[in-house]
Amino acid sequence: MRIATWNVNSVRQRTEHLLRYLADKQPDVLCLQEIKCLEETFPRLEVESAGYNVAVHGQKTFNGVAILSKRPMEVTRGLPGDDEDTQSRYIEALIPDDHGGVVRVASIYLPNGNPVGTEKYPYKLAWMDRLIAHARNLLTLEEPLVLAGDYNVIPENRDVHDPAAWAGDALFLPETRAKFRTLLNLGLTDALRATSDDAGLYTFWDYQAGAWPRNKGIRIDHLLLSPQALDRLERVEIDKDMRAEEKPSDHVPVRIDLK
DNA sequence: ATGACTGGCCCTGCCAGA
Repeated sequence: MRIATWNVNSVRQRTEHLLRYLADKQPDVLCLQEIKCLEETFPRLEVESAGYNVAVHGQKTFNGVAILSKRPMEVTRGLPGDDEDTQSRYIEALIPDDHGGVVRVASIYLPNGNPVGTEKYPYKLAWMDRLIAHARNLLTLEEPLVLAGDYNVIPENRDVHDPAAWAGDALFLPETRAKFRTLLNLGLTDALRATSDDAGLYTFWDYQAGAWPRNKGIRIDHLLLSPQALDRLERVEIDKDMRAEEKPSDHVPVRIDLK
C-alpha cells in the first residue's frame, strides 16, 4: 500500500502537477495540505476521473487539507478540541488495505508559528498538544496508523542546510523540537529516519533567494508510523524532482510503501 | 555582499507562508 503526503500550496494552482503525480506514482492514498480552497472549489471531477475518492476539509484562502484514496474511506474532519478553532488543518480516514484489514491515515497541516513573539507561536504549541493527546488515543487502537503531513518542524540539525540560520525560527526552536519528540516518544516512528541516517534530505525549499538551486532546504514534511505500520514499512522516497517542475509547490511529496 | 517569491483576494496592495 503506497501512501504519500504533499503540501501543494494551492490545489487549484497545482492541479496539473497533482494529476501527473497520481498517474506517475499511483499512490493508494495521497494526503494534501494547503489546498487553500473550500470543498466546492476543489478540483474533484479531475481527481475522481483519475480513479480517486476525495475527502476535503477545506477553508477559503488559507490552510485546508484533503485525503485522496483509491479505496473508499470513512472520514473524520478536524482534530478533537477544534470547537473554537476555525482553521482547517486535520482530516483522518480509515481505509481498507489489501489484506482484509484497515489503515488509519491522517493529513496534517501543523501551524507554522512565526513570527515567534506573536500569538501564532503559542497557537502552534497548543495545536501540537492537541495532536499529541489525539495520537495517544489512536495508538491504543493498535492499528497501522500513518500521521502524514506538513509538520512545520525541523527535527534535527541534519534536517536543515544551516542550523544557525534557523535557530530562532518557530520551525526549529527547542520547544518546538521537544514537542515533536514528545509525539515520537508516544511510540511513533519518523518513517524517513527508519530507513536513512543521511543529512541533507529536504522536503521544502523557499521560493526566495535561490533556495532551490543552492539546495538551502529543510525537512519538515513527515510520515509518523505506529508500531503496526512500521512493521510493514518497505520503502521511503522523497519525490524531489517535483521541485524542479514549472510553477512548483515549495514542498515536494514524501511517499512510503507498506507491505 | 545583498537580495532575490508565490498565492489569494470584495482586482490591488497587503497578508501569509517558512
